[in-house]
Amino acid sequence: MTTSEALRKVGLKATLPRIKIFEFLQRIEERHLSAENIYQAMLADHEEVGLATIYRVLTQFEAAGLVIRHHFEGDRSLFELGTNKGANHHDHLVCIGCGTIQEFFDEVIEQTQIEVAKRFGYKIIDHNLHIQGLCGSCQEAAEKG
Amino acid sequence: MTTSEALRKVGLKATLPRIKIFEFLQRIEERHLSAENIYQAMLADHEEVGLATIYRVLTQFEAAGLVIRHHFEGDRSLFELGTNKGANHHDHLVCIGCGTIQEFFDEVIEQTQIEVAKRFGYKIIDHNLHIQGLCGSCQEAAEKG
DNA sequence: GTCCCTGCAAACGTTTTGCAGCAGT
DNA sequence: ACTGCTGCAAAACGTTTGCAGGGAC
Repeated sequence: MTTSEALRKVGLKATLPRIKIFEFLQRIEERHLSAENIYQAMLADHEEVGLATIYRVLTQFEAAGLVIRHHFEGDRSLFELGTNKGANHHDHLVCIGCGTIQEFFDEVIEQTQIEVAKRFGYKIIDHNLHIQGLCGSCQEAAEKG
Repeated sequence: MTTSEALRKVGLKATLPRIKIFEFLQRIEERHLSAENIYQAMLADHEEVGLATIYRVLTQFEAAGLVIRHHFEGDRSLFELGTNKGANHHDHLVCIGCGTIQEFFDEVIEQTQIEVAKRFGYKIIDHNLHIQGLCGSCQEAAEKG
């Protein structure tokens, strides 16, 4: 499936900026990026798209389920390419030392959340679990320093 | 323990604005408030404290473990009085219909998180789990409307 | 040709900061 | 008295929006 087809499939016109952004997100290694990160990285990659457009497009991608928006720190959003509509769901383990983000999935946690929501009469729609910790390297660094 | 003593105990000078804010947080019913909420509610309560001071004081309270900062929506922080240093920890179930926040605690989720962190070699420091859903009333409203 | 999209710059809401005066110890 | 705090107003930050021109269908 071409990028244009993928975009039309979710109801978005296949415009040049949208194609560029979508393909860019697929080829970069870092999976969790802010709008500004994307803007700068695309510039460096000789792909010029206005910052406002990046925000608009990411918001549309989010609504279409192509991308997930995270609020790990609260002062800015990070965007992650999400393989459409809740498939491949995972949670995040964030290192507060170096910022590394480890993705994980745990069936027990998933099931227990559903049960908790039921316990309070809520219909669960989504959830975010962010565990903050220190990764192996940062623990060593902390012990030395 | 007086408010002044409580503040000094965590290393903060017992100034009038800090005392007012701390006591205010203890007496209001709503436990999750933005800085602006607190500012407005205190004004209505004839307790005048500058908004900038509220931000500064809440940040200090957070560092001291008196308060927890949440990023439920990402566009502003909500603050909650937290009975010092992780005691009474709980997670949140947020209704995306009416904004109601239900607090909960689940031992299975807590333990499993610790295990997950260990699995990836992380030393867990904190975590936030936000489940978004529809509360009972909002489900009914959705069915009717 | 139509409508939706983009880029720019300006606006926005939240949060932070510089500074002069004031309060707690 | 000394230090650190407060209030104000202005700045900073990430993000959104109005508008005129341009591109997709």
